[in-house]
Amino acid sequence: MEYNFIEIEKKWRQRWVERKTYKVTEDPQKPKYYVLNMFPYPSGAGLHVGHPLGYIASDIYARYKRMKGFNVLNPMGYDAYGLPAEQYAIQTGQHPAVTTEKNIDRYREQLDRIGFSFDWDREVRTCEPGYYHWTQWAFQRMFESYYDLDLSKAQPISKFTEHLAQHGTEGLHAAQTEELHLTAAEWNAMGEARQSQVLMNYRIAYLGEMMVNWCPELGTVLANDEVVEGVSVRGGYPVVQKKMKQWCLRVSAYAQRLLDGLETIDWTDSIKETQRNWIGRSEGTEVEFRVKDSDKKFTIFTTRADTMFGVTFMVLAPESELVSELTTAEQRQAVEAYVNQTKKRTERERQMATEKTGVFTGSYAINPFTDSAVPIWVSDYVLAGYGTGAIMAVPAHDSRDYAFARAFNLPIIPLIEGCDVSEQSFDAKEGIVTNSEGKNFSLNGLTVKEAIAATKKYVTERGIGRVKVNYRLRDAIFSRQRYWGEPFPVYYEHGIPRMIPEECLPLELPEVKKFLPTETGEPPLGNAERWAWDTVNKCITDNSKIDQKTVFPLELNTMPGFAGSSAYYLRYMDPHNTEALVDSKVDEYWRQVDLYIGGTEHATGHLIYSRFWNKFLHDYGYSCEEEPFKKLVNQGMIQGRSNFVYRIQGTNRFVSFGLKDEYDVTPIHVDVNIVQNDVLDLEAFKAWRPEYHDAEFVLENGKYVCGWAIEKMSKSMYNVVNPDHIVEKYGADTLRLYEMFLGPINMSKPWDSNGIDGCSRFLRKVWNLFWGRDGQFLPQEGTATPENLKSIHKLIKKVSEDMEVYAYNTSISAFMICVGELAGQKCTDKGVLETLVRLLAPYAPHIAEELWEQLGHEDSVCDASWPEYDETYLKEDSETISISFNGKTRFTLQMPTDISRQDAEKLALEAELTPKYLEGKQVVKVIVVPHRIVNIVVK
RNA sequence: GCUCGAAUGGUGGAAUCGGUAGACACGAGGGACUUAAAAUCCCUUGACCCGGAAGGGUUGUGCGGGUUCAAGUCCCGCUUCGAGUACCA
Repeated sequence: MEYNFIEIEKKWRQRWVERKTYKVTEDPQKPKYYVLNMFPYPSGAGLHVGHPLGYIASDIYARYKRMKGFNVLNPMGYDAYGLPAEQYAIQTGQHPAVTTEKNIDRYREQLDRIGFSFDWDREVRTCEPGYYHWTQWAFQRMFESYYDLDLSKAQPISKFTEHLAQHGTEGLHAAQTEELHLTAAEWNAMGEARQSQVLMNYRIAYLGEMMVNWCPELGTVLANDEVVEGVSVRGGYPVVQKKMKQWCLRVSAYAQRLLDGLETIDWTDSIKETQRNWIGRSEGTEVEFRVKDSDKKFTIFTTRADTMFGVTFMVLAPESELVSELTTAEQRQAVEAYVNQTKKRTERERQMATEKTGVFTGSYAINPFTDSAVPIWVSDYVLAGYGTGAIMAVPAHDSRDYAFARAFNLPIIPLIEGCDVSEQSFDAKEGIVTNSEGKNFSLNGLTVKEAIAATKKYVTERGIGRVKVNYRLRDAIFSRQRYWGEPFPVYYEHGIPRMIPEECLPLELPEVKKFLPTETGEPPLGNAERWAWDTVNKCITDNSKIDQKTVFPLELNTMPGFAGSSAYYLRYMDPHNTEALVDSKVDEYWRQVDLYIGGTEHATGHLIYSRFWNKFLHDYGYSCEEEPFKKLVNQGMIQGRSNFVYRIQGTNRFVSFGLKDEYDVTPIHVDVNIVQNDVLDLEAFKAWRPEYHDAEFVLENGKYVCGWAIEKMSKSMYNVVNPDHIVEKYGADTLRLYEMFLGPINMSKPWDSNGIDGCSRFLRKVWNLFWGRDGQFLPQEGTATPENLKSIHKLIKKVSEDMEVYAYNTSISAFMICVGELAGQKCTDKGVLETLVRLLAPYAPHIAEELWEQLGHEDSVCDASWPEYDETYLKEDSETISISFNGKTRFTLQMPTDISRQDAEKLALEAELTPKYLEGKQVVKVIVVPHRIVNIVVK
């Protein structure tokens, strides 16, 4: 009987569906295990061979855990909302709902062919009302909350307003956008609109006017993690800073908890480090400076409090509100010109600029340590969003200040003994402080560290400053001027935002004809007036406060992509619940994700947001765990191997790789599917595209050889390998094995189909252990030899150990060795072969199920138990130990295997060593190691 | 610039605690079976050297030092590549 993978895989795909093999329910009798993959957004390109890498790895682990007796949750779904899905729809001129649906179907079809153990009854799609109901619900909870700094957790905003009404801001410790001081009387005297504005300063989901990353091409604002090097991650379009009113999430309130939580979770050091850098905790000092000839004051933040005596000027960020306040009449024109010019520059231009620019405000600040006046400048090298948007400049010890001082010829005062600042600043936080003596305060002779501490103490005591911890982590901008996202469950009463009543959730996304974004930032939902009014009339009983004429009554923006992906792991636990995001009993059973697999690209996006989101839900007890993902494994990227042809400029002639230097050529990507071992299929190339129909070729050795490069796997590079083709040609089990065999799961590697034959051969060899050449079924009871048992127990040991560290590649090697040994031994023992099938089941489930059935089992191999190994089969009575001396001579010695190292050394010492090797020297030490080497130390 | 990671045959990669470097697979070469091809099976395969052969020797894990009886692995100093981040005061 031949190994017919097509029939076998088809049969088991059907059986699994019929038998609901992968359905999972809460079972208090069994320990739980939650395995999760980062869910995909269904792009139009379909799956390529890189996508299933993580799914296969987690599927193997999930199947293994199930065989170990765990109740395993292994769900899958789609991250269907957001920019990528919408961009694809726009490019293909279709409605995003249509393309998304189509793409999901395609993904599902492809996934089904690979044999995953997903429980599809738990599928979620972020764009379905039943799902985004709970995204909207969580947003509303955040709106109704503030972050209490005394309790270090979110609290209902009602508690906050009560306090305000009785005591004002006195004694309130809450995370806030800016510091406010109000008495109870002031608060109570405020109108509703003003009160609403004040509360925005504290709400966890709040409406704030701030500088945002505006991307005109995409027609939307973007969060910080969606912008890299001044351009959008998606599409690479320029991004400019613009002041806009946006919904934001007060992620910054959770900065310290996000940092502390990293200590409690099992993630790789590199991704934890990335998050630490992104959160960017920085301990420093805030110091207040007076403005000369004025009663104005402003505060700066510094980590180098020791350099107070080296301040020679101050700098304000152009966007800072202090700029207009501090600019003198004479300088106003110049400053305004500079500020306007800055506004026009893109973020990228600002970063690329090598020369420092700036302008003097005309005002001076008084250094509280020296009482001397220093000029206040404006420059775009100071960021408005960090610290206070103003700095004290110490050119001697900060390279940026140094460059600025040099550009504008400002003084430089060195403060560290022996440092040379004639060419560049001395930035290192080391050395002995000098030149730092004021009226009754001196830092001279102290180390930098001591000087910082002394200055902190001094400014605190004098009331001119305080110790301050700053975080780089900003609040997340939560509005997008886009169509394809969750609508905000918000309406407006005379400009005051109100939450749509909970019983009206979900607020469904309307169908609109014009869903394209606009460059001016007018949200597409503005076209859905009917929807807006219908919603208001249906849900708001008292709509008298809503302006019927001029104001659009609903929030027009939609939520960003990360909204839907922030709590999906909770929804998988209880996906059909209409009463709650997740039932608390169910949540307490599954608790958190035990093993999360996904790429590193989400380190500063999704993996921060969902930790934040979960912590918020945890504060109210909606999620029982503080951290959502206990262990995180990052799968590496599978890169593509692109091929090139070389067209001679201005012709339709193509020259082979080895001869291309003799011509003036342009390299052109060519579809890797019409290239074999870098040799181009000429006819297929001519048929590939009409413009190549009449192509001519300059060949070498009768062949056209293509060039190649390792690049990202993408449609535009024509290097995409579709898993469907691999499955058709070799079967899903071979694909699964080969993807794992390629290398360690966490490493990036190029896809190379060449090695796949090895895995395919291996499965055939497994099959041949069961079926002889003449069609005979070989397994029989009780024919195990000691060699058989040794081979199989060695395998159990290796595969079990590898499983816990996800070293699937070496396990597959071990399988190959074992199967080779069993074939050589002509093993027919049913028990041994059955064990082999059980071990293979997580890796190659289809063939394992088939063989399991043929061995006479009626249940699924998924429910078989994981085999345990027995040391006694692995032991040998004695082994030959070779002894070398002076690195040359050797002789051997028999030694028991279970002997201790010390005894082995003693035995070796006592052994009669042939004197001629020793040349009269005395043996002082013999070193024995497990691998049978003994070294002899002589005197 | 800063942070983290990596470097082993023609290729992907093994080597657990410092203990026979190159497992396993691909590719390549040779052979068997076959009219032939495919498929399958067997042998060789880091480099260099000695030998007719069996066999033996030297060298070898990016570079330079060090620790150790013993280093791919540990320590110090570099080089190159990759990833993240970047005017964060």
